[in-house]
Amino acid sequence: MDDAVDRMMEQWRTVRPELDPSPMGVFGRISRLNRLLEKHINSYFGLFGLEFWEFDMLATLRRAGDDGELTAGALLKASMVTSGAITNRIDRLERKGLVERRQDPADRRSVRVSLTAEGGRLIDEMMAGHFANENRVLEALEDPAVLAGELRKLLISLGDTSLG
Amino acid sequence: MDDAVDRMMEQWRTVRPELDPSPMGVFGRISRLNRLLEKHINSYFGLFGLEFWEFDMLATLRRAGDDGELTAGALLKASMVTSGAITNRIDRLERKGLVERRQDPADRRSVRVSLTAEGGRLIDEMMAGHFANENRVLEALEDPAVLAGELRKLLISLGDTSLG
DNA sequence: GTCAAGTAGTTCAACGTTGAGATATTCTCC
DNA sequence: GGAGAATATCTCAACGTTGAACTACTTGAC
Repeated sequence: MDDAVDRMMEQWRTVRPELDPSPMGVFGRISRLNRLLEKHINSYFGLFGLEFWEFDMLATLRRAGDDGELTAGALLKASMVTSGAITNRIDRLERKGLVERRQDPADRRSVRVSLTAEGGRLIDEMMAGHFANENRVLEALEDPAVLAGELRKLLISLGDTSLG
Repeated sequence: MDDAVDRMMEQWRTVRPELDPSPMGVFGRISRLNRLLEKHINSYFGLFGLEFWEFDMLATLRRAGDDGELTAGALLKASMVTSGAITNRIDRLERKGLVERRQDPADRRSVRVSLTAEGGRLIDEMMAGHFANENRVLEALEDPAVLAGELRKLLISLGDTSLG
């Protein structure tokens, strides 16, 4: 069976037969999957009144361990958005009562962001369902580890080896 | 060797050992790859003075075949953005002289968008280099068709089987 | 033929991000 | 210990997207 990307590749073969469009088989699919999955997963977050990025920030804080606290800069690096956006996002989560800011006593330039009790409760409540939701999509694969392994090779070759 | 997603999964295993974070092995990686690849590929488009979305629209018109002409609505469906954004994007490509609008004689609600001579020349000039660029990233894999095949399974299970 | 419903595209206010500049603090080196 | 570079965060104007309302045209039912 063909998917939308197969059709695009076929179009290229027709109009530019001398080109080999096979890289689209990987990159076109990653792009489409990313958008479709984001939409799919979003509907789960909606049940808890959260946007994707809100879930992502709470989860980043939660898994950061210990006290579930990170600097604004660490959240910035983890998020792949720009500094202005992070300030804005922390603002909004703070207004919602899910995180709180406090000054780092050791470095007063730094702002430490942590989950509130409510924020911690919310993300803990969501995680199991979130992974279950993702696992349902993976049922289409015989062995998800094959896919995960190939994706890891690409990430490593692109240098994505650290969280910082 | 570990990548950034391995580290995130390890964090989860530490703070919530009862959860199985393995779905991140696929979904976390797709998300990160998507952003990294977009950045990587963008630097090639920059050489031609184009943004990613501009390349994407020109390529969509080019591979649409025949006369390289599509309605605004077809571009809309192909692009995964909203209607206001498409109007805006066609406007800007038109101002750059890369595409042109004309009214569909058969249905006067419809706008047909086509590549100008310059737009066609530009996209034809870019495609070979673009695929070569992507192929360089794929050198990290022994057989890209394995990855492409797994990704196709996911897309099909999510119903992404048509261009419309 | 006419009217209601449907479809194609545009407009525009609200909203979020970008990214450069501003502010405050810390580090480095003499 | 003081000057300048570096770092952490915030501010804000410019810009692009969203999505609902709008205009224009077409289709279908009677």
